[in-house]
Amino acid sequence: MAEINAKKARIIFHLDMNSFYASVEIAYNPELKGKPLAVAGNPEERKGIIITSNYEARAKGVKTTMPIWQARKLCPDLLVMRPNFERYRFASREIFKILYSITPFVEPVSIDEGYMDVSDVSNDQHPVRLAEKIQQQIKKELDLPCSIGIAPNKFLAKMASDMQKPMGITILRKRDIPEKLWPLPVREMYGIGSKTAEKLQGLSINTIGELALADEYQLKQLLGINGERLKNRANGIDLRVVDPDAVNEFKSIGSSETLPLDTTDEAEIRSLLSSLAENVEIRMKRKQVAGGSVQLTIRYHNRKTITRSKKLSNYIEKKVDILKVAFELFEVHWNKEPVRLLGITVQDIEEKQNIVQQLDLFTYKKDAEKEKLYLAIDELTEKYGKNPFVEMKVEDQGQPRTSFQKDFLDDYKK
DNA sequence: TCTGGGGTCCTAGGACCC
DNA sequence: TCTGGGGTCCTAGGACCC
Repeated sequence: MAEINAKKARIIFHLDMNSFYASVEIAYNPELKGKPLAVAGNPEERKGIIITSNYEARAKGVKTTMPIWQARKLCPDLLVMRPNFERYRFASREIFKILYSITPFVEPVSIDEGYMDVSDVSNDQHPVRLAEKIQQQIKKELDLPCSIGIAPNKFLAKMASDMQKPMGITILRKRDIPEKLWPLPVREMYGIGSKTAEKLQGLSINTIGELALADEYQLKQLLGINGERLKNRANGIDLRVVDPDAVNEFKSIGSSETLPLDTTDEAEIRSLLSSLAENVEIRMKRKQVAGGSVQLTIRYHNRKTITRSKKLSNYIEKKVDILKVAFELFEVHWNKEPVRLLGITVQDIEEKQNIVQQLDLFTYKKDAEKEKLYLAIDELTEKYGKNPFVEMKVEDQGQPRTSFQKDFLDDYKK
């Protein structure tokens, strides 16, 4: 029996913390309130760039990624602090606790923003009242400002949360699109950066409205599949759902660092790679995951950046294994020029509990015996209804675990 | 005196298989 | 002697976002 599925319009919130790191610092130390403040890297090194700044600083022209010296030139009384990531992570957890107390349909996107699907929450409550309640609670309990966008889908909610800052609540309905969205320059659209904006300019597309009405074929020629998507978004079409599990579905874990000075010293390089590998190991362990490939990033003195990766036959999780692959990649691909930055990223992440690993049988046999071995395994699989070797866990490090496996392999060792 | 560090997704070419 | 078309996997690079 076919059911008529009358689709109710969704109500999506996008919550965006206002100048998050700076706001957290001010919440910790209210004496900073009203003064221009920036959070930045080490000013002694070239990593000394602005990570974020409050509205007082922005009013003077201070912007993210600007070097500190440049920011000070624009704003001589700028207070500059080093980041306290532990504080930001803590504040973030508290914020999301508040969101989860409203609905389980929360999708954290980054440390300071997330989506909520409140379609069912809002039955008995006007969405604006609900947004106000959330905003007030975060302000009252954590002394942190945020903006909330309310819309029928994620894209519009994201655009809406950007429209009024700080402490804004903005509704963007379908019918508001021509008036509120279309006049904006195309560069301000989520998903369009400087490169795409430049390309679009070639087609005389300068506003979101022009993108919404642009020729689909031309857009596809210019931007591939993304052209179609952007045009849809410009027309307010976005079917992506709020996915509460997305936050746990990590695909890669990486660590990178810019050196204090460019170097060609292999000992220094090796030592940095070692600490990067360790950092990755720690974070993988925290998340209880292993990875199937390793990527090395080298940024040279002239900022030219290359990546080289290797897919592995086994999942790895230990520092030594990560470092080994990364260093091999480095030795093969380094062109001997001075290095500015190194990075290690472990990709093809899987939760350890989901990993059942096939034994690396090739280590146990000579080529000539390959056929015989496979036949024997097939027989066993037939007999027991399952392959005795697919139960290996990643913790076993490719070593036989049961005496049954040991005996079997002993027979086939050379 | 320029430009960090954490990610995601997409594209494109080559190898390999059928 | 010549040679299609489709699919998957691997690798490298680029665009974008916070």
